[in-house]
Amino acid sequence: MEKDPVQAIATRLKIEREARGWSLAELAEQSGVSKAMISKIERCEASPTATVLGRLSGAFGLPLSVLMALAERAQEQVALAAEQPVWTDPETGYTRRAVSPPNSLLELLEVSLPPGVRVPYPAAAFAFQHQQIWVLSGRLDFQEGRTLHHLAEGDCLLLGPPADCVFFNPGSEPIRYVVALTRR
Amino acid sequence: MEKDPVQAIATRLKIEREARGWSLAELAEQSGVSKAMISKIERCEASPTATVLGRLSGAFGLPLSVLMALAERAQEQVALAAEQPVWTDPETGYTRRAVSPPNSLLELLEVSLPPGVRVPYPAAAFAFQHQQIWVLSGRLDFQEGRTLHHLAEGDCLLLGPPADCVFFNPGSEPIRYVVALTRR
DNA sequence: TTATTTTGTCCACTATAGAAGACGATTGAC
DNA sequence: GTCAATCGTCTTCTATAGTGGACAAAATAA
Repeated sequence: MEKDPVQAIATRLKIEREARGWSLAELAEQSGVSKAMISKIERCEASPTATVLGRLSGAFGLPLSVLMALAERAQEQVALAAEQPVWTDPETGYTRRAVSPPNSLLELLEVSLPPGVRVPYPAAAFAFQHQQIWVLSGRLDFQEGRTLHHLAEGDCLLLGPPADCVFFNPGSEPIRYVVALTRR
Repeated sequence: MEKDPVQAIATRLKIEREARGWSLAELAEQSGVSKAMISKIERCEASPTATVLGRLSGAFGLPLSVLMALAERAQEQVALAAEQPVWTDPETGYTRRAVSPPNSLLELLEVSLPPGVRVPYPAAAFAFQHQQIWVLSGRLDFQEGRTLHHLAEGDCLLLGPPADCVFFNPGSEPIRYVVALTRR
């Protein structure tokens, strides 16, 4: 709250720019701010004035207050367990919890899979750089393409190239496992 | 959205400071920003950097994004009827609606006064530069110090120096009138 | 390969943000 | 009335925000 917001603005600025696939030159043209200055801001070598912040947020089509709010969120270091978004499939009881703070480079998902439940994932859903599966408790049958992996408690699997996958809990108790991934 | 936020920030900054009863020197001490610079920012003669915005919002105990959001609100030109804050006295049924957009220099209040109701105002409540009362419908008896004004529909009264005042509706129907004022 | 475009950073320069203190105006105490 | 404290603005000076252009590295094209 009383910390210098330069760092948070820097990372947020870069995220917004790259999310749009813009180069420094493109954002410079859109915003009217020189690309040298944008480069400095993104590297925390300059503290932008309200005027340039207004121009940059305008180029993104965001109100300045929203851009600042996003910057503040990105700064959060701790994702409290109580605040982590949880999704539950009402049919199967499958639940997935997003553990990592928002906008992290590395994402951790904690999954609970009820007994007997079978969750298929098409190959198209895996647009990640890297992905691993680590079993916390119980036994997990994981089918990756044509290969079937039997994973026991503590086992960790590194996924290969994109393939149709299926998660299955063959036991009689819910199992818990972690999915760790880095996005493209 | 793509406008320079300097003006909006300036007025918001002054509002926050004066709401806390702080002088420039006090805010300077709280925030670590020189009072000369705060003065410039409030008069739109400088565009504050992210660093000083962070310090100032910190002094107010506000996240930067909230300060920006408040600044943007102050910039709104239209106060929609549905969004205007209305206050009703549960005892008498007296209602007062703040018509003007927030933080305007000139404020308009629309008042509805039920029949027979008498609303006194002590002289101390009038810390305004100028104030006028304009009757929209009905008849209003308005006592200003020792003078009693009988105001009919369409009449408009310019108030003199601060004095104890009383609003009274002598009729059998609710009356509506407008209070227009400029704050000190 | 070599040439060309595009990337982000660095350099030199100008504009201005920001600090510290002086100043006149106002207020209140006596 | 005088004096002192406090207000916001103005002045001077330094630090740095901001620009335009040069630059090397990487990607793309031929």
